[in-house]
Amino acid sequence: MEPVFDVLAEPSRRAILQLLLRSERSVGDLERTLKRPQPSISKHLRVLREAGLVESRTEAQKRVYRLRPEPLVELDRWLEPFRCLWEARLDALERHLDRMPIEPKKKGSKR
Amino acid sequence: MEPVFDVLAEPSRRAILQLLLRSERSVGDLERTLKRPQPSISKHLRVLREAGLVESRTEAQKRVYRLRPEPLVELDRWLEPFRCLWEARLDALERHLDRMPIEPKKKGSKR
DNA sequence: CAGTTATATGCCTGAAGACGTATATATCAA
DNA sequence: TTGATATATACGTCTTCAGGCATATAACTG
Repeated sequence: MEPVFDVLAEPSRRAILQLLLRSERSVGDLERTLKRPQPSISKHLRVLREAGLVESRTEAQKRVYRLRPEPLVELDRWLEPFRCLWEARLDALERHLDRMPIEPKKKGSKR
Repeated sequence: MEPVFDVLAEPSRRAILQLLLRSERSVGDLERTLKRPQPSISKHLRVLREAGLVESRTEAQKRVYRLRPEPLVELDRWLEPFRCLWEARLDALERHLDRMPIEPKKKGSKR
C-alpha cells in the first residue's frame, strides 16, 4: 500500500500508466510518445515494475510493458471508505460540511 | 489533480485523513492519536488544507479539522478508467494478461 | 565475429520535502 | 495586563529522488 502512492506521485509515471491503459507499449514507444529521454523512461518503468504496476515481456530486442492492476486495486480499496462522503447523494457531505462558514471574520493577517 | 498524489504520498497525512473519516479532530487530538510532534501535525495539516483535502474551524483556542472530499473525488475519477481492468469480471484482465508467460527462459542473470 | 538497435544501469548534481527545535501567534482565564 | 493553553511558522539539516549524461548489457543482423 505504501509504495503505490509514492510511485503515482510522479507525473511521468502516471502518464505511462495511462498510455498502457490503451495498449502494451515498448520503451521506445513510450519514449517517443512522452518525449522524454530513454533513460528516464526506463527508470520510471523500473520503479513501476518494482511496485508491481507493470510487467514486461521480451520481444526481440524490445521490451514490451503492460499494466498490472493489483496495486491499483489496493488504491481503490484505500479510497473505498471515503467514497461514502460523496457517493449515493450529497446528504452525508452536506451534513458534514454545513456547520459553520469556516472562514472567521479575518481582519487582515500576514501572507 | 497533480497535488493530490503528492499529498497522499505521505503516510502521516493518509493517517490523518483516515482519522478524520471517523470524525472531526483538533490538532492536539491528532497529535495524541498519531503520537507525533505537534509542529509535524500542523505542517501536514497545512499541506492537506492547501490541497483542499481538509478545512478547519476555530473553536476557542482549538482548531478543528474536517475532511473535504473534493480532491478524493478527483482521485476516484483518475482511477475510473483503470477500474475496467479488474471490475465486473476478470475477463478483461485475463485477455490483457494471457498472452505470454512474461518470464523468458531465464538463464541466470544478475540481481 | 563486428555492428546496430533497444534497453538498462551508474554516477553526479540539484531541488523538494520531512523532521526537530525554537519561537511566534492566537485565544482564553483571572 | 499576565499567564496558560493551543496551534502555526521559521530555520537548519538530512535524506530522497528526478534529471542528465555516459556507459553497460542484451538481442538481432550479417
